[in-house]
Amino acid sequence: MLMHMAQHKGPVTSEVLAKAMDTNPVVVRRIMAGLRDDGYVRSEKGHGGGWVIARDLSKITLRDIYDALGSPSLFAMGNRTEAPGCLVEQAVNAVLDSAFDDAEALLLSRLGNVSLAMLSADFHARLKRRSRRMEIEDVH
Amino acid sequence: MLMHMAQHKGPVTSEVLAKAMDTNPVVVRRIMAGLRDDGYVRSEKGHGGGWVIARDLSKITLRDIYDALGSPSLFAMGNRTEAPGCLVEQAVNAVLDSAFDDAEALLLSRLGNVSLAMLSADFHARLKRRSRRMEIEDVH
DNA sequence: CGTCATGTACTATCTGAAGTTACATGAGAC
DNA sequence: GTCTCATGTAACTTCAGATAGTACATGACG
Repeated sequence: MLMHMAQHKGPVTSEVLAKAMDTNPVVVRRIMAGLRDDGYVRSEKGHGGGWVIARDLSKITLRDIYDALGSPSLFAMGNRTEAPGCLVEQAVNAVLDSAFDDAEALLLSRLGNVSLAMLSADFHARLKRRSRRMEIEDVH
Repeated sequence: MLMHMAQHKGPVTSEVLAKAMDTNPVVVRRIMAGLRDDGYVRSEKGHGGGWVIARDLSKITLRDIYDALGSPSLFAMGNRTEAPGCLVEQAVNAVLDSAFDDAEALLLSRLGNVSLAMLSADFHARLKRRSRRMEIEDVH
């Protein structure tokens, strides 16, 4: 959604974003709430209102967004019991915790190294490629 | 469940395993089915039947078990669209795919390095620690 | 002051995992 | 042989969590 806003100039309404994401304006607002609270976007009410990016794209990483959205758990599975009395389960949990923690750390560090500015650059590169391809198809 | 079976000698019924895992025998059978198909356990019907480990514990890794269970997706989130027309989404997907793939590779390799024999050793170490603690508590 | 926008509580829908029931199949005891 | 005990599996049923949608309050601008 932030990338779509970056393309627009001026505020973008939840309505427009919802159309772009094929969902409901309320869903958009709910998601944006976290980003607003963390200062990445600003919302403006009334005529000509909508959502505006409030910080330089190079200063927003995917990790930032992940955190603003409440750092939801990344993995599809967790320990059966968090503090089991069963010693078997304790042994298993210890190994799994360590492996999952390391994987999570790697993933988050990767997200922290990607700014929206980079994504925007990649997007424009793709745009150029696509339009070139279009021209070639036109000739044929 | 395999660790619990390793403690027992002789076949263990789904009923007993279900009690230990606080679940239903049918759920146990469903899970064990994958392990049986991959040759990690054997099932025996009739009197005195149940589940038996069919391979040395040092030859079974957590990764093996993960695969036998059908390699369910590890992450709690995926791309909104797998092959989006939207170039913004393509750019985002490319970055996320790469990060998630690397995290998955790390995690699976960690699981591949842990055998049930190691877990069993850890379990027995914990058992020893616990019984020592019990004795001390007895004295006091 | 009417219209357009966000903010949010409340409700509804959807989906996948887990649990359950029911019954078929096969192995051993007697 | 047949009775009992075990697995094998196909339905079916819950249940919880995510997502979507409705309703209405609040605030800004023309």
